[in-house]
Amino acid sequence: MAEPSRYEELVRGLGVIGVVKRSLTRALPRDAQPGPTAVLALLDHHGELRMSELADLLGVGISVASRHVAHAAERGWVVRAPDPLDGRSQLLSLSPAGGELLREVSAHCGRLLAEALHDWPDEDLDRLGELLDRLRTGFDGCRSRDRPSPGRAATVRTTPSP
Amino acid sequence: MAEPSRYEELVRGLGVIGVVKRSLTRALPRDAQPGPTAVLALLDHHGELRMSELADLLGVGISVASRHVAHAAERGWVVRAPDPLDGRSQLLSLSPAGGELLREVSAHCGRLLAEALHDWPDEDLDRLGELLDRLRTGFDGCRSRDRPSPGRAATVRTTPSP
DNA sequence: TATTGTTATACTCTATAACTATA
DNA sequence: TATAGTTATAGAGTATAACAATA
Repeated sequence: MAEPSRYEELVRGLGVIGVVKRSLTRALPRDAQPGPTAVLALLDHHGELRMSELADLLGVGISVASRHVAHAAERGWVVRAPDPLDGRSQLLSLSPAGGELLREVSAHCGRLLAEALHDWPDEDLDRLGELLDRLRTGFDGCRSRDRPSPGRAATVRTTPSP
Repeated sequence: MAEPSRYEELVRGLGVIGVVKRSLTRALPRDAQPGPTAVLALLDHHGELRMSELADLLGVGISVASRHVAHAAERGWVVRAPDPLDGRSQLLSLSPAGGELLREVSAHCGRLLAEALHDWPDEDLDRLGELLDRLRTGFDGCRSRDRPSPGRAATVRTTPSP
């Protein structure tokens, strides 16, 4: 493992990502908010998902995921189907309209990124994408191992002292 | 320049960073909110700054920066000094208490990152940090070239028709 | 009784706009 | 008149907690 300062340097680098994220967010169409759009991207990438799976992938509580999905469903971007295996649950999937919107947004943000990074070699673009993916993967393991996802922590017993 | 799909792939990767950012944010001490903490990090890294410079580095409008600075100043983390060159402006700097808090937060987030990425080779950690820095730099140029920062667009005249 | 989702409430972040003080 | 910064207001994201329906 590397010395601590190396990770702290990386913390700074991640903070700096906020600037980029805000730029891309501001460029989103009026109705396509960041949260619901992230839902579309995940459904496109992973296919049919249950609400709890989606919340896990977003790294938020189910209540937050539920809000985003409701927003997307109201606009016809996401379809909710009953889960044949569990009556309490639903299977979420991307509608054609949702797929179309996602492609538009993705293309638009891609153009902004292309404009900002036009002088980057392909190799660096690929490498950054790959490292970001691995970063998320590393955090997934960490989270589910030690820390409960938010929004369900209330279920943890209060464990009154004996 | 690379083909569009390469950039769109990167857009997805950036979206995925949200998960990591939320994890780190949740780990922050109760009073150290993400916005004000980002202010501390920038003042530590760049030294004395004016409000407008800070807002630029954060990629937000001056009003937003002002709020974060007010929060930090109330708690004694940031010191405001009059700018000798311009009576309207102020010079912001990190107080000793602010520096201490920043080191704590940075160390804590660093540990979380170290835990999640303990199996990464040093080379990859360095490379990711470097690419993230370059990403921000690329976006800086783009923003100031084409798009005004938010919060000052209001100055644009309404241009009533003659 | 435990689990899946939904909804209500509260807090933070951000943008817009109106305002004050200085240049 | 233009610029630096503050503040009020509104909209979005997220967490907590209470709730409904199903297992």
